[in-house]
Amino acid sequence: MSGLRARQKADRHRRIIEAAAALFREAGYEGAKIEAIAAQAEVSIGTIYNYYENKGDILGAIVSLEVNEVLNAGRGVVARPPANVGDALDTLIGIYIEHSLHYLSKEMWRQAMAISTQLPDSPFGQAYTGLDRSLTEQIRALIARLQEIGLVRQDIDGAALGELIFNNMNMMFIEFVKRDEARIPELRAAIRRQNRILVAAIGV
Amino acid sequence: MSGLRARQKADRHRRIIEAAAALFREAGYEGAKIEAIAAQAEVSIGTIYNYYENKGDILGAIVSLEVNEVLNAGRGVVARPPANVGDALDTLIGIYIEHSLHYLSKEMWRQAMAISTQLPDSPFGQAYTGLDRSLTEQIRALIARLQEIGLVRQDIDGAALGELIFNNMNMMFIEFVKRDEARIPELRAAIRRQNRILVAAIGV
DNA sequence: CATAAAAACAGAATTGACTCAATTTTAGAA
DNA sequence: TTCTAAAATTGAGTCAATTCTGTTTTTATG
Repeated sequence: MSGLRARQKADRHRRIIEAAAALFREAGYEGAKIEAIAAQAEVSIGTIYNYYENKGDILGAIVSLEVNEVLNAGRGVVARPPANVGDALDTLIGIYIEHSLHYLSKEMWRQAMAISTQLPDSPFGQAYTGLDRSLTEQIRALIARLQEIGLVRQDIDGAALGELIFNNMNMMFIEFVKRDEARIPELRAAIRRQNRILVAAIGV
Repeated sequence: MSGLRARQKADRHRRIIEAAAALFREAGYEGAKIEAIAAQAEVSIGTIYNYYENKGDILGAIVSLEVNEVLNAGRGVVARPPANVGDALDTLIGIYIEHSLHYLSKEMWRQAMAISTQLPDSPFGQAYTGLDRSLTEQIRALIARLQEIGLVRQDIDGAALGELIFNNMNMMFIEFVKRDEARIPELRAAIRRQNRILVAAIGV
């Protein structure tokens, strides 16, 4: 039987994540002390470290939830893209960006990104790299779809193009979360402007 | 007279940076304890914090030196670029990448990048953003130069293109420093492949 | 040259993430 | 049901960055 132990384990995981998410939002990442998370989750400090390697991994678990939602939302666009290269890209990127601040504050994003470059081999570091790869892959899939439909030239290097678009968007997003006063509409407009060069180059 | 105090100050700055650079290289960023840096620089812990807000700012000062060298090296390429768009970009980017690991290890880069996103308002965070901006600006300048020479179409949005190229390169560099086993030739080849799409689109 | 204000210094104390040895709980065999 | 090994939990202790407060040095003024 998988019974009791597994159930308790899942329950503790959930309690830790919920406590951490609440405290991260209230007090910020640095402000949320492990001791407080432990108290709110009704486990000991040691138990937290039994479940997560370090504080960053707790945030990592939360970020992964959010990015997976974003990936899911993106699937719809890839399946039925707008009938225009520029709009198709803008729609997909729009979904990424608009969803991104649903559960995570800019401060949480900053921390998550920082941790993923600081400790690329930690569980979260690896997960984050995987998430980036999935997003790149989805953009690539969209381009492939547009090539099928005949909106993008067949001789375009889809892999390289997908990376280019993702990398640019991601870097823009990083700069966006670094400035608290930056706003989503301006971010999207800037990315559209950059992508316009590509759109002009790859359309049939 | 500004004399003694200013001289001592400059001297202490230099000693701290030299001690830190040596220890970062020997022991890595985390491994270099502030206490050890203080001892080697022959100042007290308190003095270090009088000169730098936190450990990250010390690394930041070292990174800034390196990036400024890179910017200097880049000026030559902008002034006299290779007579071919692809080569011109590749040469400039090559300078950036090849210089980048001169004084700084990948681990130091990871830390520096992490700190700059984690604390974008700290002195180093702001400096780093400024350095990124300068690099973007230099790429933009190269494109403007290529437009003058007539190698790049006049109707290309040089600002957007410069950002696109820099953001992609920067993101590729981030991924590069995250993997210790990644090698420079492969990095450069991947970026060339991505830029090929752009080169095809902007050439006269 | 004496001296008061300002600047810089020193290092002990604080803080908070993380470790680890001891204890408790669970699974399942007898 | 009872017992034992494995798994999980606990929280006091460690370690290193950062802060804080009293002391020393420098500067500028009379």
